[in-house]
Order: sequence, then C-alpha cells, then structure tokens
Amino acid sequence: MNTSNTNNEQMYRLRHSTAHIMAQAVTEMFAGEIQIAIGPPIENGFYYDFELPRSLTDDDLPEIEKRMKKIIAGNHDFVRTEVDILQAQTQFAKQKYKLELIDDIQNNAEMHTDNDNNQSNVTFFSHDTFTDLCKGPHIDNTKEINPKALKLLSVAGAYWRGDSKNTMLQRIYGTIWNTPKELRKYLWTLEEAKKRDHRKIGTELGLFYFSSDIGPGLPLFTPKGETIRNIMESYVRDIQTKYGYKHVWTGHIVKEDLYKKSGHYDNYEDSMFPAMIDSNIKFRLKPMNCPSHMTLYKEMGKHSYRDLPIRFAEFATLYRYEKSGELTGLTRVRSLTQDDCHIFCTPNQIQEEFTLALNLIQEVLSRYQFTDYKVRLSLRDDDGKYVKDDAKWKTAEKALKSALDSTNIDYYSETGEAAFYGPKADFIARDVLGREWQLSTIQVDFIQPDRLGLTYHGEDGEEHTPVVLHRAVTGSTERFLGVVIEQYAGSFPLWLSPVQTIIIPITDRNLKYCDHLYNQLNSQNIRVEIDSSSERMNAKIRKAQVQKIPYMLIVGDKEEQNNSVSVRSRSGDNIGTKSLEEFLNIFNEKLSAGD
RNA sequence: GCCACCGUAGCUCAGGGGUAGAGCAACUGUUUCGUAAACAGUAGGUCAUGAGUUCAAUUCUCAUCGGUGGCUCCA
Repeated sequence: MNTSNTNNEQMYRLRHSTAHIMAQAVTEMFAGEIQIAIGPPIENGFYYDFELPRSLTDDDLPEIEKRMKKIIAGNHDFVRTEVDILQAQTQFAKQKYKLELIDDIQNNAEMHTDNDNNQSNVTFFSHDTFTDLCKGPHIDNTKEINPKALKLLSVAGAYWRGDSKNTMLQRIYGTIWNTPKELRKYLWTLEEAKKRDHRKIGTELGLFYFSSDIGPGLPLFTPKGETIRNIMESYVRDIQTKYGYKHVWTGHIVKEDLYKKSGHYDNYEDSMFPAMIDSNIKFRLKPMNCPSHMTLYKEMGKHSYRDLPIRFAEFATLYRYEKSGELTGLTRVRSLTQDDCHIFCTPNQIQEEFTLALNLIQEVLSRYQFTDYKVRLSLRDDDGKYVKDDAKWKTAEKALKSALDSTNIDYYSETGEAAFYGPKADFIARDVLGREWQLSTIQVDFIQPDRLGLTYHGEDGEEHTPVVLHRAVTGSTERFLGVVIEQYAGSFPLWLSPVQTIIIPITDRNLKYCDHLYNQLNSQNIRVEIDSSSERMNAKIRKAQVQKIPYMLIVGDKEEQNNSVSVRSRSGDNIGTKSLEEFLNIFNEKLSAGD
C-alpha cells in the first residue's frame, strides 16, 4: 500500500474537506439535535466525532454517504473567513464542544500576548450550508472530490479529546482518495488484512485457541503452535547468548511490596491480577520482570564495576489484567511471554550497551523480514505519571539520545510515550501490508535501580547506583507470533513452519516406503508428517496446500521403485522427482538461505 | 472499563414466536487413485448462559458471559 502521500498537502486538504462534508451530511440528518466535535484527516482517510440523540449503526452509513455525494455534486466553494472570538462564540452558541475549543484558542492567545498576532481571531471554513471552526487548509471547491473514491467505513465510540473521563462521542470513519482506483486498492488492502488476520489463520492452521472455560486473553497453544513458539524463543535465546546475555529464571509470583518499592504498584495496580493473600502477605502474579531481575542482582552479592555490564534475560510468562475491551487475539493478551532483558551497567557503558542491543534487534527483525522500521524516541510530557526527578530524567534522555546519535539510525521524538521510569527507544516495524507494529524497545532507567537500592563498587572505591537498560526484542512471543502470522499470511518460512514436509502416499501399498522416508527425515530433525488418510492424492495435496506446508513429497509406485520422492512446493511448483538426498540438499539450501 | 454491533454443529454460514438446516470437517463403508476437494451412509446443536413476556421463546425484552470494530490503557 502506498501511504507515502499521507502527509501530502493535497491529500490532507482532500480528506479534511471530506470530513467537513460528512459533518454537514450528519448535521442535516440530525438538525438541531447534534453536537459536532472534531474531524481531522488521518492516515488513509478521515473521521468526525459527534454527539447525537441516538446511536448510529453501520446501516446509517449508506444514507450519510448518499447525502455526502449530493453535497459534493453541488460544486460548493470552501470559503475561509476570519472572525473574532465573540463572533465565533455567537456562531457556535449551541455547540458546546466548539465553544470549548474557542475558549482554548482564546486562552492560548492570552498566554502568548507578546506575539504580534494577539488579536485572538479564529478562522472558519464554510461550504454550502456548513461552517466549521477550522484553521484549514481546504480544497477550493467540492468538485475536486471524486465521489466514486469515497467510502464510509465504520462507526465507533471515541472519548471527547481522547480522555476516558469525558463523554463518549460517536465517530464515523471514512476514506477518500483521488481516484476510484486508489480507493479500490485501499479497500483491497483492508480485505487482505482481514484474510491475514492471525485469529482466522490461527484457527485454520490449528495453532492456538481461546476458551471461555480458561478465560479471556489466555491463549491455548496446540502442538503446532507451541512448535512455532519454541522455535521463536530458541532463536532469540541463542542469539542473546551469542551477544553475551545470560538467561535467568525468576518465577511467577512476587510479593506486592516489591512493586510498591519499584513504583509499579502506583502506576499499574489496576492492570495487575488481584492479589493472592497468604495470612498477612500479599502476592501478585508477576506483571513485569524488572523488579525481580533487580532483586536477583542484589541477592547475588556485592558487584564490582569490573563485573558490569551484567545482562539478565528471561522468557517469563507475565500476567497482566488488561481491561476486557483491550484484548485482541494474540496481540493483546493477559498471559504473555516476554523476551525481556535488563542490563546493569555504569553510565559510561550505556552507549556501548545500547549499540549491542540495537545490533541484536536489527539482526532479529531482519530474520523475520521486518526491514522497514522506524525508531521512536519516546519522551515524557508533563503528565503526572512520570517519576519526578528532573536530574535523572535529563541524564537518561541525554544518554539515550547520544546513544541513538552514535548509531546513525534515523529516529523521531514523541512526547508522552515514555515509561514512568525513563525514556524509551521504540522500534516500530511496517509489515508487508504497510501496517505498523511496535515491537522492540530499549529503555534507560535511572529511577528503579535507585529505588530498589542497587549498587556497585566503582573504580573510585565508592558505591554507585548502576543504570539499568530495559530491552525487549520481539516484545512478547504471543504478540510477535500474531504479527508474524499476518506478515507471512500463515505461509511461514521453512525454518518456522511447524510442519516442514508432508509425505503423501498415493496408495496404501506405498505406506511402508513412506515410513522409511519419515524415519530418514525425522532423524535429520526435519519436522515431517505422513498423510496416511484414505483420501485420494489430490485431496491430500489440497489439504497440505491449505495448511501451507512448504514441501510435499508425493510417493507412488514409481518413486518407491527407484527410491525417490516427487517434490511439490506449496507455491504449486512441481519440483520433480528427486532422490531423498537431492531433496535434503534443496531443503537445507533453503534453510541456510534464511527461508 | 466506555460506545456500537455480534453469539445457531469443530469451522463457514442460512433460517426464524409452534423446540432447527446447508457446505466443509468428523465417523463408517466402498474406492487404491499421479500433483488443489472420489462416492455413499452415519453421527453431531438445551440455537452462549440466566431471568422475564407469552398458551408456546432458539426467535421478543432485560441481565450476565464471550467475541468484533473503535476509544482509553499498554510497565
């Protein structure tokens, strides 16, 4: 999908203007009973938020779309006007959200009275019967919109100003493109994404299930699903070992007090499973590893600066009490296996450790063919959730920035995305459909090591507090598996495929020879199965194809006689008759090529 | 958690105030087949759960649970 034109000025105007037209259409449907909020252009489209006397459903969308097309056909100019605050307030006297926005503009202007532009005027954009408080820019005339490139997509709830304390408004999402062709392409992408949905593919390929008897957000993995999990985790474990990380194990439950000390309790109590109480001690299911790893660091005795860095990695199952509405397939679960790591180091080692983690992340992501990713430097804003210790934050931010700068990697900053204890470098990968997923993260933490009383003996003989880098590569195995399923649409590369090869006998006479082949392949650690069902060969091929098994070895009398196999790949290619040796060569070549 | 929608066989779905149907899958039998679905038969559902309305509820209403699209949140 080409999303490069998202920031394009012309698309911005087009989408923004179409949002206004939708607002007009909805306003006309609910004349006198509607409160309009905001309606910006977004990636691939636009939305507008309303407060309405009744709930909208998808059935309302065709009617709104029809009205929009009628408005577009009217060839109305978009007219910009500038009015003072008072006029604006009069115009929107009955629009409480607009009045709130006008107030904000006014307050903002008063705060900046030293500006030469302290008139605190606001701008309106009008077309046909509709006027909106809006700084623009817009297209000149509705005739610039191709009604055949327009489609309303869905209705959703959205809090006013994105704050869950505020009223829930009704949002309509729509998409608009320059040409019907572009629209079709975008709708195709949405369809394709649906086909690739890991929940759908997970069921089709028999990888995992959810059961209401187990509970929401608690996936069950089949032998095939667990095979993939195991491969993924072993891969990261091996690579971590190669990079000098040591694996530890810190169990599943922890005394609640530890999370009070670390600060997690104050920030995340609502997202922890309720406490287990043993007389006067409260335990919690472990929602994160950092306090456990830091405690382990402490228990291992005095540390010298010579011992640092110490890198603790763990594949621990964490339990997070995500709110019911936040759960989604494998990408948001309540039990997750994090490939977590905490690096204890001196301030001087931050840069080097960051680079090491970065290299590791880059190696792993490219293994999964995530080559298109960006790095977000996630900083705090003035929200109260961040630990108040300006000196430590400044040091941490400076350290992270200079570590990033030293690597030549492109990154952009975003405030309000930091963890409560420190800034983060988040890796946001784009999959083959152009969708973005936050996967890896590297975080700099000067706060928790101090709170939990970690120390090391420095060169100067004094005690110092180590810096902790938090780092995850794939994030959680569950979430990453979900993303990987969608990335490959279920056609896993050979190294990840739960079944790599299936032997398909043509008749029952060939079964014995199949067993022989099976044993040969199995002894080479190839994940192989025999389809010994009473289906016809064609049906077996189809079944294997649907299961996206990389190689089918079709075996009949001919193959049996000359000790060979007929190799078919899931792409549909008939690779031809090969000796087992030849097939193993093909197979291993693919594997070593990274497939 | 909030707004909206949805929940019928393992899966995909049809139906609809008078206690249910298809395809695929499963099972049994026949078939032993040459690169994407052999044929026949059998079995399988308190129509998510609970309550209410009704002579009668799977269908209507409410609640609960679960899911979906968003919002919020994501250590």
